[in-house]
Amino acid sequence: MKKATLKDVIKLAGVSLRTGSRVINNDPTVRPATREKVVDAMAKLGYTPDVTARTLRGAKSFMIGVTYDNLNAYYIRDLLTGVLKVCQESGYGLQIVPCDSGGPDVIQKLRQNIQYSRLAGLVMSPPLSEMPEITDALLSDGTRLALITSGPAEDQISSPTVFFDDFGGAHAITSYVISLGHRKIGFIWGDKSHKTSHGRYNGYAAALAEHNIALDASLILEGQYTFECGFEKTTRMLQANPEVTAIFASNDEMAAGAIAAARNLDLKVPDDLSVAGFEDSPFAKQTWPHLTTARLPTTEIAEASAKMLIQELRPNSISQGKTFKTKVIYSQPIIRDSTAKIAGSALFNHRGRCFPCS
Amino acid sequence: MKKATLKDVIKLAGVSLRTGSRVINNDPTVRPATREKVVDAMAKLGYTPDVTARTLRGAKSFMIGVTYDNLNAYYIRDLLTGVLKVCQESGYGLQIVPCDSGGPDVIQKLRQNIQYSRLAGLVMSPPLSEMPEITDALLSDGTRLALITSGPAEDQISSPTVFFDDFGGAHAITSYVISLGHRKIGFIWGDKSHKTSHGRYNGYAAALAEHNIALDASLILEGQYTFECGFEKTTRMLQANPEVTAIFASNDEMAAGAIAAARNLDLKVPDDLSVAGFEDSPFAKQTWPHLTTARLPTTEIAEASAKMLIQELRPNSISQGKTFKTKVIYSQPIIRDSTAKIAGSALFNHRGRCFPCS
DNA sequence: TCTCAAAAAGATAACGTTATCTTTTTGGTT
DNA sequence: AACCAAAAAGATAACGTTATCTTTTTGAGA
Repeated sequence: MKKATLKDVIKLAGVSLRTGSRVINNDPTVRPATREKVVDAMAKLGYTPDVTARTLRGAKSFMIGVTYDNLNAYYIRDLLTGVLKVCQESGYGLQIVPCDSGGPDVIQKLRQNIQYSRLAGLVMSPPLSEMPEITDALLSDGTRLALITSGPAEDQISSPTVFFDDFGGAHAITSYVISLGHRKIGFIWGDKSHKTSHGRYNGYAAALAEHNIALDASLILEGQYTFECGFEKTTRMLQANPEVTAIFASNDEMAAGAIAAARNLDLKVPDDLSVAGFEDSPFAKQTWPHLTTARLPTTEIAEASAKMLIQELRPNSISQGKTFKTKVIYSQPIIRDSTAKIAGSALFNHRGRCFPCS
Repeated sequence: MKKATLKDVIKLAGVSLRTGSRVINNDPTVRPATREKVVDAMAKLGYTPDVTARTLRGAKSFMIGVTYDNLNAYYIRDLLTGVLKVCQESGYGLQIVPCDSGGPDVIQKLRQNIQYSRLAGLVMSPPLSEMPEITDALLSDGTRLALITSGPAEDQISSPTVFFDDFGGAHAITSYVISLGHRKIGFIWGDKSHKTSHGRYNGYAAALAEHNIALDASLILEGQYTFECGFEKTTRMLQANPEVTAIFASNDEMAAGAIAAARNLDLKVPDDLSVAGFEDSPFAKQTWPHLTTARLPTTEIAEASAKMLIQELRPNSISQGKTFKTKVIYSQPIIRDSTAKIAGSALFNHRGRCFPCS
């Protein structure tokens, strides 16, 4: 059986094509009695409007895209989950727009993909959302964006934006670690080209400053957001600075690497070394002990962002001018077992401790 | 500046609309000289055909979908990476089709999403690809599918299919563990409702049988493909059966949980307990020691599957009848450090060993 | 040179909606 | 009852392609 079209519906309802269209689009100028006739006919025929035709003729489109250029599998999964949920609720399709932020012609390729599929808008996450040359180019094409980016919230924004609070989370975690008595607290940077990383570092530095603990360059190592990096940098730091009693890694994956490194050096976490991460990704519960971390609710962030985008796409919001919605998602510290009060024995060089037999 | 349409192109090239369309579609009946005129005009105007219009009028569509109902973040990431790569190469858009295989009206919702977006086809992965009631329903609507599923390869297939070799991988891993001298080898099932899980179990059982090792029901526990489950089941098994010297978990995430459980019980891996996983996901290198596992190249599988789907969509392949492409992806064992030769001491009850001081 | 089938190209309608413009209906006022 | 502005509904073209059908061109053979 062929799919019912609007023509079939209006024939059954006894109205004009235009009125049928009005009903689909919830036009308030349709009288309730008329609307009911049409709605009944639609139900009877199992009619669903054809998005392709609506997109071709109309000014609107019913598909948004999501880009990511991020290898963190948990992040991708949660991002998609959040955006997808909103899409389902609001009848939009979701297309994945591939993007390699470092590759050649990023902008050109993005543009092409957007135009090609007539995407109504795009949810962009870091690092893409933090590259003005890219966002500005897309905006100047008339593409609506919703950005997910590291805070603090700014006034001058070009699109609806969800800010997440790296600074606050890192500050809270670092303060907590200090409160446990730690003073020699190592920090491992995430990718320095991500704004996110700077927020986390600044939170760490600010907490130390508030407690009059001087920054020690030898306790601060640059890195990437990977397990391997967390492992390597932690190993290097512990070997170079046996007096370190705690490490704050810029995400959970790195923190998991840090725990593995500690174990590899026969240090017990948290007895000999406290470790904290950031994100509260599943990694946090897959280490042993479980990670103390700062929660970054990716799915929630993605949902908020997609909602803003779709709201922005509603025709009435076009005329609102240059004011965009903003939302700040705060980062909550989650205390688990990878951090502990500094032990007296830990004040001594680790090398001097009692090792397991064999 | 407005986007160039085919009308602009043909005006510049001095040909008819139909001929312009023929050039877009690589119709061989266009003379080279004519084609060149059109191609030049397209280049000059920066013309790209409008997918929406092509989809509305034509019988084809230029978008495929991918469904998953699987919480394994690495799997999702790699699946999308593979499918996306093929889509880019062949000019298809990729849409995510949400699906909750256990929810109500799965079929109806899938159908609606597919029809709604006029998807040309769908890449389906387990467990959806293994539910005939779903695949048959979609096929009867005329939707083309490419299935990813657990082998062995079957003759009676309804769609192009990529089979991955759970049995072979599990057999190889188990055989390897046996070759290290282990005889009491525990097995932790993945989700029993996935075909995948049965292939892995059967590989385990077959390898034991070949070495005349009787199946011991107390060494075989049911589970789910999660870290937490790997942790719990391993804990339970080691407590109930101290004589276990090796555990084969149905995926890497569970194996990571198994390693954590062993450590929690103060058992050393691989000295006191060998652990093997399945998948060679990043988990395998994020445990300490790294996991011995069987490699399942998800990205490659996804690519193969998407290629088959898109090939199937070519008009000439419509008439080929009921023969579909098939591909088997074998699973290679990867030997790392979580497995070792059985130690003499391990023949004794773990409880009797020398524990770390403190 | 002529014929004619095959090859190449063109004319026009159609896909399923929405935009624009026009006509009809409604109901409050005089 | 007549009037009229506002509300409701209709007629028709258009979005940018491809499908169908028709016409023109080509070139091999008689």
